[in-house]
Amino acid sequence: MATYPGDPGQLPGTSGPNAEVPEVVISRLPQYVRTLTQLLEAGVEVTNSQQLGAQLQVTPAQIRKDLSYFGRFGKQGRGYRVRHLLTELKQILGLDGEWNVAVIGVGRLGNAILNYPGFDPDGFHLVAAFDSNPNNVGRDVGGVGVQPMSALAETVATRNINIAIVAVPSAHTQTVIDQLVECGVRAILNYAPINAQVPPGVRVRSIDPVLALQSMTYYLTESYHSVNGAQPLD
Amino acid sequence: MATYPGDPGQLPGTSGPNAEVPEVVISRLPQYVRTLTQLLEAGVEVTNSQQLGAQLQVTPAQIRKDLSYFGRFGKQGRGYRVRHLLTELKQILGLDGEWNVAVIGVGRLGNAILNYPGFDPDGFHLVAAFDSNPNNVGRDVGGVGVQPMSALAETVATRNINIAIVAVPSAHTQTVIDQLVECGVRAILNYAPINAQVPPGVRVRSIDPVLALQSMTYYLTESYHSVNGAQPLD
DNA sequence: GACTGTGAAAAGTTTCACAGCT
DNA sequence: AGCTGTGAAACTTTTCACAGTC
Repeated sequence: MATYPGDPGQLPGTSGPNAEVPEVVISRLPQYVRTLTQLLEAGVEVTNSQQLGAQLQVTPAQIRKDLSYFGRFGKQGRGYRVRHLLTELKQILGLDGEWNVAVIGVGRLGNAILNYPGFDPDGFHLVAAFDSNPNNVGRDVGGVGVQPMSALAETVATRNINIAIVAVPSAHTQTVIDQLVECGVRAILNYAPINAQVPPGVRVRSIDPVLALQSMTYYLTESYHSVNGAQPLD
Repeated sequence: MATYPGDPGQLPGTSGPNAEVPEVVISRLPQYVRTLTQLLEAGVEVTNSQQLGAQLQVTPAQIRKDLSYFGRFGKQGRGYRVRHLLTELKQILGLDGEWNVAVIGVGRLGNAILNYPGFDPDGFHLVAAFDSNPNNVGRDVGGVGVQPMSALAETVATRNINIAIVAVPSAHTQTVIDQLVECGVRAILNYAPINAQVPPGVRVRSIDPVLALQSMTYYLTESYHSVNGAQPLD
C-alpha cells in the first residue's frame, strides 16, 4: 500500500513489471478488455497492437507500452493471442472473479440501476439495496430486498461487499459515502452531481451526464477559437 | 465514409498556431462552475484559489493556471468575486444560454433519461425523442412526443438541436451516431458500452458505469502492487 | 499582508525508433 | 518479413516560486 516518492535504492527503469503503474494506464485496460472480448466473439484468435489501436483509436505504441507495465503477453512477429491476453488483463484488473455490489438509494435512479441488466454479465452482482426511507424498506426492487441503512455494516460484512453504487440525493451523498467508507467499502460509484471527499485508499468514480454535456458545449460555441471558426460539415 | 478537409495534423482540437486551450482544462471548467454555483448559493461573495482548490481537491496553482488561459478574473490580494467568475466561466463554456437536445431511443434507458429532471435546470432541454420501433412512435415519454427516425434530419434543423443523447442498443449505436453526424449534430452523449467512431470536429462522451467499476477493481485486488513477475511465454 | 497571474522547472505521458525474437 | 517490448526523445500537464497588484 505504501507509495514512497523516492524509492530507496532501486528504480532502474520507468517501465516494466516492477514500476508503479500510472492510473491513466489502469483506466484504459477495461477498454482493452472490452475490445478483446468483441474480437473473441467475432472469432478472431490472434490480433496485434495495430488492430487493437485501430479499434480503440489509440496508437499501437501506446497499447504495447501499457501492456509492458504488466509483462510480456505477445509474440514478436506474430502479435497477441486474443484469449490469452484477455485472460491476463482480466486477472490483472481483478475481473476474473465476481464482485458483490450494494446499491444505496432506491429512488428513481436506484430503481433504474437495480433493473439495469448490464452489471451482472460483467461479474458485478447487485446483491443488496439500502434506503433511508422506511416506506421503501422491505420492498423488492429488481429482485433485491431493500434494507434499512442500519443494516449496512452487517450486510456489507456478511455478504462480502466491496463496491457500492450511491444513488441518493446530493444532499445526503457525502454522509452515505462516509458510512460506506466506515464499513470498509473502498470503491464507490457515485451518481450524484457532487464532488465527494474520501480518504486515501478509497476510489470514487462519478456518473455525471450534465458534466459530460457541459464539457462539450465549449466546442459548440462559435467563439472558441478566434481563427478557424466553425468547422463546416459537408 | 466522407473525407474531411485539412491535412493530417491541422485538425481543430490539435495544436495549432494560436494558443489552444488543452482539452483537460476544458474538462475541469464545468466542475469549477458547479463549485462556484454552490458557493453562490451559500452566500459566499468572494473566494480564492485556495478555497476553490480545497473544495475541488485540486491545487490552487492549477485553478489559477486554468483560468489564465481565458483571462484575468481575479484581483491580487483579494481573490475572485464568485458571481463574476461564474458568469465568465459559463460564458466561456457556452452555458450562458439554452441548448436543445434530442434523445435517441426510448427504451428503458431513454425513458429514464427523458424523465430525469437534472438536465433542464442546467439549460439542457430535451425537446425531441426518436425511436426506430413504430410501436413507440407517437407515444409521450417524459412530456416529449416520440418521432420516427425518418424525422430526425428535419427536426434537428427546425428545432435547432445541437446535442444528442444516444440510448439505443449497442448494435445500433454506431449507425445512429452516423445519422446524427450527418444531420449536423456535433456533440453526442452515448450510453452504450461501445467505442463510437466519429469524424474530427464531433465530440462524444460516454456514460459507462461498468467501465467505471472495472477501473476500480484493480485497486481492490490484493496483488496489485506486488511484484508478480513477468511470466515467460509458453 | 494577501493573493493573482505566469514564466520556468518538474513531473508525467505519449510517441518514436529500433534491437531482438518468431 | 512481421511484430513486440522498451529505452530515449518529444510532448503535455502540473507544480513551483515570485514579481506585481490590490
